[in-house]
Amino acid sequence: MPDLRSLEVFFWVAQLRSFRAAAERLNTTQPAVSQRIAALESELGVRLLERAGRAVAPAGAKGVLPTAQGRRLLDYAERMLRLRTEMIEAVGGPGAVGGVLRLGVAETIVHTWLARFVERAHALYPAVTLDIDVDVTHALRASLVNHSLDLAFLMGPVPDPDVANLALCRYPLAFAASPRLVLPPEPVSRSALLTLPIITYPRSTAPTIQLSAALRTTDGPAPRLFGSASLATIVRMTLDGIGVSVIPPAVVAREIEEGSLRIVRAELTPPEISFTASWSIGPGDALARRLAELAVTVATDAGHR
Amino acid sequence: MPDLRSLEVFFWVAQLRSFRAAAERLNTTQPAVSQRIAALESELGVRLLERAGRAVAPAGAKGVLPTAQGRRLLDYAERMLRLRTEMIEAVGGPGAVGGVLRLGVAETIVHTWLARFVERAHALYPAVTLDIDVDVTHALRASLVNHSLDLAFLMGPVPDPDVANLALCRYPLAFAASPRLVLPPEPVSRSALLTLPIITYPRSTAPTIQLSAALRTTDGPAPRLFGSASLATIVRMTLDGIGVSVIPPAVVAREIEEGSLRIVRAELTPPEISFTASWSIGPGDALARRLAELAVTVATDAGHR
DNA sequence: AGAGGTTACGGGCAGCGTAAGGATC
DNA sequence: GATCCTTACGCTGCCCGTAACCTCT
Repeated sequence: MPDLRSLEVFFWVAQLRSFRAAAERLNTTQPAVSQRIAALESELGVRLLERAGRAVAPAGAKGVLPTAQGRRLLDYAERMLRLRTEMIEAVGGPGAVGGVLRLGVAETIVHTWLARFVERAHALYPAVTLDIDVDVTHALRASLVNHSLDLAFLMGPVPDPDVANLALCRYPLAFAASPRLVLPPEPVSRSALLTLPIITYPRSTAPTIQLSAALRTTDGPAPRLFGSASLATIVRMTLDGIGVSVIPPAVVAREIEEGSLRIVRAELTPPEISFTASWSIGPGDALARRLAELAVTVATDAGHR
Repeated sequence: MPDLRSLEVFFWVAQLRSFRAAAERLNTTQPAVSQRIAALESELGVRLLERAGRAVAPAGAKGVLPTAQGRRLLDYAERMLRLRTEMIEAVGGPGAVGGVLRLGVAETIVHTWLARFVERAHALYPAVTLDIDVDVTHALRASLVNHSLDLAFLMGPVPDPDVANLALCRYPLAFAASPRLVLPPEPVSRSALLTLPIITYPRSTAPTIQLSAALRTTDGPAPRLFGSASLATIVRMTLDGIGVSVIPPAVVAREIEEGSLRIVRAELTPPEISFTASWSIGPGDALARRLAELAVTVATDAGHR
């Protein structure tokens, strides 16, 4: 009789179209996956996966593909796995929910309310282990779509059809500088801004692209943008008086309080950035959805709506 | 993570309200059941079954009873088990359906079309083992309601709310006798019948009760009924000329063909008996239902509608 | 005292990981 | 030859069965 573990293995092989990838996803070895699939096929007396290259599959298809029977099984497997997670929470309560949830977080969130989120998540789901990866949004997005993350707090919705998004929080950006930095009179004009080094997110990211477009003129000089993937580094450079930074004030609330940074008023209003909690839809997504909802609460409580 | 085996064990404990009975039902030992339930309760961090006597339960309640959480789990368990059996047949086809089905059969059926049924069932579900018990209807009914049979071919529908019934076949009863037996002129009158030993089903069964009522008069003698739980014995006694039997002619088709028995016309028409395929409703009932349907087909093909 | 559930302990086997073997590009 | 799945094999750990124990009526 097929058990849930076999169905879970089968599900991930079909989902990821690879035995190896499924093995990694499930923290096991590739032969173990092979064996389970073989056992399933033998128990059901049916071939479930068409292996490898173009032996049978049409040219475009990469990796293993489910057969017609495999697709049927996939549907059942998904339903049963979903039912199991639903059951565990319905009967045992949040405390019974276990396992590892891989969470990707954009650095901006780390500097605002991530700690509070982790704390509340642990209080609610004490048996869940959070594996946290901090990275830039585009890397998080890539990890999300290839299922190496279960949930991510990143910039903007992820358009992928099997990724769900929940609006999390929006941060106005503002110009910030060290009080030691000599600046033109405020509000700083656009042309004056063009003379200053502007320290902000990396060039290829959405807010920087918008900022650059707003600053750039046909005739004047190009803005001097210093991009950094590390928000901490941006803050460090700003504290050191290297230039004016464009960041969410919320990230440097403490520095402003201390007086080591100050908000610089300017003619130009920098763009806003908005974050979502995003997870890939699937039978195991119940926990991710719950934590996404929790994140919305935490972000709201923190005042970053 | 709870697996399907644990849910199956839990289901049967809850259903049968006993660890021991569940152990028997699942062909395992009682400690194994204890352990699985304990593991389940520990995994979910919740008490699922209220053990034993009147410690907590009100006086009337016998055996173990599910707690509120247990009832919730029971619902999920039922859905998941049902989904599994549905999945196995949908993906693997009938050949993938395995296990043991305990079938109870009334003797009348044995003497007509049981062999054909077994043959066709085996052809359709080669991996299924049929455990067949032949017994009288009322014993079969009792076994059915306490779940020691999965399916039974017996007389009349079983009124229990969680037993499903499918009409199988109806047999007219007739008077049969050895040609050597000296009989009154035909059609035999009711009063003449009262003088003869009538060999038939046991006293407490439906057809005999009806027959007895039809024969009995307020003033005349009581009918001389020879009841036997064994149909083969009834036939044997009839062949030996002990009396007239009331049985379905279909059962003695061969003897009539050979001339060792003959149908006796009488003033009185004996009752009809009707059979149903009956099974207890539950998550594992898919196979029973299929076999019940097959039995209807076989009975119809055999001409006993 | 007997029925029924729990605890304790030993053994068998499923399933995992390591390592070597094939197939396909 | 590189990549990916399969086969072979030894081992661990889970789960089952036996048996002794406990607790209620």
